[in-house]
Amino acid sequence: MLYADFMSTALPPLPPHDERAAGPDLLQLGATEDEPCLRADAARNRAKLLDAAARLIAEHGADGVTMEAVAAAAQVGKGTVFRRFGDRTGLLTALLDHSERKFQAAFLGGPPPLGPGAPPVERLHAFGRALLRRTVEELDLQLAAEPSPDRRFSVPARRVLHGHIALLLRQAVPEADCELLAHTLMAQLNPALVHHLVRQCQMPVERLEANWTDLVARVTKTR
Amino acid sequence: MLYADFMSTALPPLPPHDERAAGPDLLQLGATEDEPCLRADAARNRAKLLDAAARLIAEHGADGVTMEAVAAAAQVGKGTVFRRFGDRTGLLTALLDHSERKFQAAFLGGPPPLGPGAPPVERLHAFGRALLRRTVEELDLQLAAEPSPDRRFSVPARRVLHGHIALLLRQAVPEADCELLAHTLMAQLNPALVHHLVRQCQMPVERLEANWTDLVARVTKTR
DNA sequence: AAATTAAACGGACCTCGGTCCGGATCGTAA
DNA sequence: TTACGATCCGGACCGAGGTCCGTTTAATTT
Repeated sequence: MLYADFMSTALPPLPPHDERAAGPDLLQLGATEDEPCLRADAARNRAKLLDAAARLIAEHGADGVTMEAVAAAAQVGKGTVFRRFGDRTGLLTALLDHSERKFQAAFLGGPPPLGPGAPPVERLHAFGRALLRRTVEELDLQLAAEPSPDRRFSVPARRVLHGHIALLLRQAVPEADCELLAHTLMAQLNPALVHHLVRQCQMPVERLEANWTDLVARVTKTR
Repeated sequence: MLYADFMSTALPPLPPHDERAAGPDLLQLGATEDEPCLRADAARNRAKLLDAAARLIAEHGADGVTMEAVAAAAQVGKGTVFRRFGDRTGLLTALLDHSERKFQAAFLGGPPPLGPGAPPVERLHAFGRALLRRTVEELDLQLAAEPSPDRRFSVPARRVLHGHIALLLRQAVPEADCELLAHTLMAQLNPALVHHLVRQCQMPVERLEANWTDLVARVTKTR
């Protein structure tokens, strides 16, 4: 089987924005960088907007990224921002897209132990370490880009990660409810939690990694 | 040890609103129903506001609970609402307070297996079932009351639940990182996740309960 | 009872996310 | 090259959360 069924669960269809549309719902890994078929001006503005947003975030942090400010910085109307990215979350998500794709490529086709080739439990360990590190790296953006509660688990990127974990779990502990166990593991990497533990509680990342390792071990232990 | 150290971890102090102030940070279980020392008019308005909010929520769902609407329905100025509850989340949280206290009382001092007297693992099982059921019951409100990412894990109610799980875990698996494991278990009961699984994926609650049971078993198994 | 003061009140005001629609622009077909 | 339709643009507009501050009112002191 391939990754075609990650998205198969029936869900209330989201309104078709330009971003996150995802077409026939395979991976979002098709085009490496360019979007489907944007009109020239649209594409130009999109680039300008992403650029402006990145600049703003670098200067004033994630909170400084006002939709109006982004529009102004990109010398573009406010409506254009929303037309292109749907909402604030969409814009911020788009900013994360690059690293997202890189990460997906790494665990889908990269070298072991993250990529295929290593035994599933090994891959799980590597996956947690890698994703945890990435989350910490771009924590502010991740926090700011958090979708509203009722979309949070339906976002394509999230489903891909979840699906991947579930797949590995199925190989390691077929008798378990891997679908749900995957959610359990994902929760460990939740940006809000990481923020709380690392920033607010000053917990070293190593402890989170250790806990991931331990949890994977406990969960994949067949009884 | 008692529950006095659940709140002991150093955290950036939240601005002192009337609600969630929590004073010297024991449990929020002190006064059963009345607030510290509100002026007569303030107390009256508080009651009117909560009443109005509950009415609005019953009529128009959680989305219909506009701060302005609540103020109007309570025949009170908008500023009063914010003075009393800090922000929207505060108001919604206050609405949940009653069942929260009931639940706390149940696992802190109620009959086993939820309350003290049963072996820790038993109590964990009961805890999950009970909290899961409560979450499903008031799901809409729970979703609407979700705090912003950087407060989510610092909210008193949440810390109490987390602390309780951690305590039980410490009794069952002293060698584990119970602090973090408690977060893992809590994640299972996250309203957003429950919403996703039960509402959007139509998953029966029994499956969530089964998964909780299974997870507790896996996690508390000493190696 | 009058004075005093800390607390509460209320609503004008601000910001920001999100919508809308008349007008400008791009790609295409003739 | 021109004409046409689909797409896009832009900024006025709206609603809701949150702030501010002059005014009112409840408790306390004299």
